[in-house]
Amino acid sequence: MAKPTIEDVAKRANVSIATVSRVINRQGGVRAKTEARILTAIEELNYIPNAVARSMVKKTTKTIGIIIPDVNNPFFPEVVSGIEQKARENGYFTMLCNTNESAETERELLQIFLERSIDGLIITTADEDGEQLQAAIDAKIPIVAVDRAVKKYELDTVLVGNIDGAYQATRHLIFQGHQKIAIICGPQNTTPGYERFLGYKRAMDEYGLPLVNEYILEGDFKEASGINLTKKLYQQADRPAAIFSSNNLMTMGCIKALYELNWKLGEEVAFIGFDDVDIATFVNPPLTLVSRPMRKLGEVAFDILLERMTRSDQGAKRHYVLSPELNIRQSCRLK
Amino acid sequence: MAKPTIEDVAKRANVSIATVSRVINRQGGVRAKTEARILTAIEELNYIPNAVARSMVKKTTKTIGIIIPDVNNPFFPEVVSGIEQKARENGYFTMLCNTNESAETERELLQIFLERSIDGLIITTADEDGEQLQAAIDAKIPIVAVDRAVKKYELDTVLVGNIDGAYQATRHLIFQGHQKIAIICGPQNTTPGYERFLGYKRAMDEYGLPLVNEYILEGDFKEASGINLTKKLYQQADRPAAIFSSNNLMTMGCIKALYELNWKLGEEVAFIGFDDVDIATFVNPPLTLVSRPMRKLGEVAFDILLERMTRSDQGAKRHYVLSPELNIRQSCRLK
DNA sequence: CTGAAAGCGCTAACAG
DNA sequence: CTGTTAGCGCTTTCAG
Repeated sequence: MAKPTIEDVAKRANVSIATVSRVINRQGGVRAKTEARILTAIEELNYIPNAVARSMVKKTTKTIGIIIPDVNNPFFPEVVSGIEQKARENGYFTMLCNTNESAETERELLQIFLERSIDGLIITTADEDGEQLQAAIDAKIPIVAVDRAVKKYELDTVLVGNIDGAYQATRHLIFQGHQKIAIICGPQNTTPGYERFLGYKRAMDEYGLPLVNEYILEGDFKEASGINLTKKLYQQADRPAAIFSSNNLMTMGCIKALYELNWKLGEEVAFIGFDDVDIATFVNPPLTLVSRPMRKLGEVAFDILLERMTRSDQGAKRHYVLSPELNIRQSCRLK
Repeated sequence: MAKPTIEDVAKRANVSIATVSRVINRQGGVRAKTEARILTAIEELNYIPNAVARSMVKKTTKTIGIIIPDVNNPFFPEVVSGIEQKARENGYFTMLCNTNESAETERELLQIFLERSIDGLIITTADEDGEQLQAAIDAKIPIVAVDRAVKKYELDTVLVGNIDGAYQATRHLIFQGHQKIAIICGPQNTTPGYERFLGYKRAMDEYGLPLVNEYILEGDFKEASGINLTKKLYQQADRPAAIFSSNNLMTMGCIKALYELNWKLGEEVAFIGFDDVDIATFVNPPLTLVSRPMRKLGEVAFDILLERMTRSDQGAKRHYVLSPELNIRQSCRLK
């Protein structure tokens, strides 16, 4: 038999579809006996309410879209876990999509989300200019930006203290006695990339250390650039004594390069990285890292989104900044 | 203004909604001039077709559900990438959900998927008995099982050669001269867990090596059990000379334990693991591993699903088995 | 080539 | 407490 509908149930239970609807939605006001009959019919028919039809009339899908720029970066799945848990708890379903850092893909995905009438969106955009968000803005759906801000539109935003984290990291290196500190930056047109550089700069300035051009390299937050830039650092006549890597993937690349170059970590060069990596405690010496509250980031993002979706007061957009934490191990002190 | 509908477009372009529908769906048979007028109206109104309404009448959502048991296991995101790419290419959208190895969560997720009328399902079930799949089976939606088979129902299935892979791994250890080979098994009530043990057993049998109870430990495919069981192995009076770990996460745990115990990898104990891990080339010596074609797994799964969704011939269910590959590095030969 | 109209399955008044 | 009915926005005959 074809998929049973609310009408099939109604017929079988000898009631109207309105009554069936009432029990499905637990609205009460149905005689116990009638309800029992309906429940039985539902059971027997294997009836499953059709959410598509429901959305059609309720104009809400209880679905939120999540857009991240890189699934292969373990940072994001962790953030997503935070979002998902909160969402599930609140009766929302999530649709997760990956743009691979392409603003164009982002635009397409947004289109699909909009067609499917998501109730809200949590996004780490591939392009902070925000041009590609146009359609979503026009559609007036609630949006929360996570980890990266958006310039063109005023959005609710939840970030981590990039400047602060990078500042602490750099200062830690300085406290260990290093002066020739190199930084492998992220893209300077992204908030995390730029702010982490700013934190580095602030610490260097504060302790009267010069900013050396050769020690300031810009990568793209991917593993390959970590490898390449580390090699570049190694080739310099006057090698840095310490390296600060701006994110997890570049840290991976950096460490791989160190191995390959036989540039001895903890002996010839000190290291500190932004973001946790799996290998932190495997390499020798273990890596000192700036770690971010990833799940928390997702949870906060959903909370804000939920408020926007349910409350209509629509006050001013909010900007949250969570604090990172310095996780000290042994890679910063040279023996 | 509220979200514009097809009717708004029709009015603005001075045509009927039927005609608008025709151009939205590129069905042709519309005068060029009329079409142009409609396109303009769509543009001006920022009209986005409502997929919910469409699904309502077409009875298809162009959405497939994906259920995996553990997002934190890098194996699955990789498989999912394979699925997603193929899906997107074919105009399908994917909804990804994680059960955390809970059959109960799986049942709930299935219910949600069914309510939302997914067109098909790709699943790595949390419980191979398959009881919890009932509703999906009843709903008669196409299902493809990946990585784990389902006992209760006859399903299209795509697996990797677990037995073969484990056999090769164990044999490799034997070829390196090891005899006291321990195995950290996965749950024996799962296909991958059981079959990998079978491969181990086959190799041991074939080369006349005894199966020692103390060397055969059962874990749960998670990191913690890798740690615990490795410690258990270490505590034995007669320690094994080599360890075969049945999956990536347990490999991580195993290596961590080795470090902690100061049980020297590559000197006092050899190691081989099933599945790739990030740290493979970071530890010293680098790890020899059995690696699986993860993306391919996802691609094949989608191909099969697509056929089931589009063709109605519905022949017998198919079982695919992809081949794993032995990735030899240096962790199996003791110095 | 274009329009009118009948639903798709469900919710939400409104009546009884 | 329960039933009737009017849509939700769109696709799809069927007529013109």
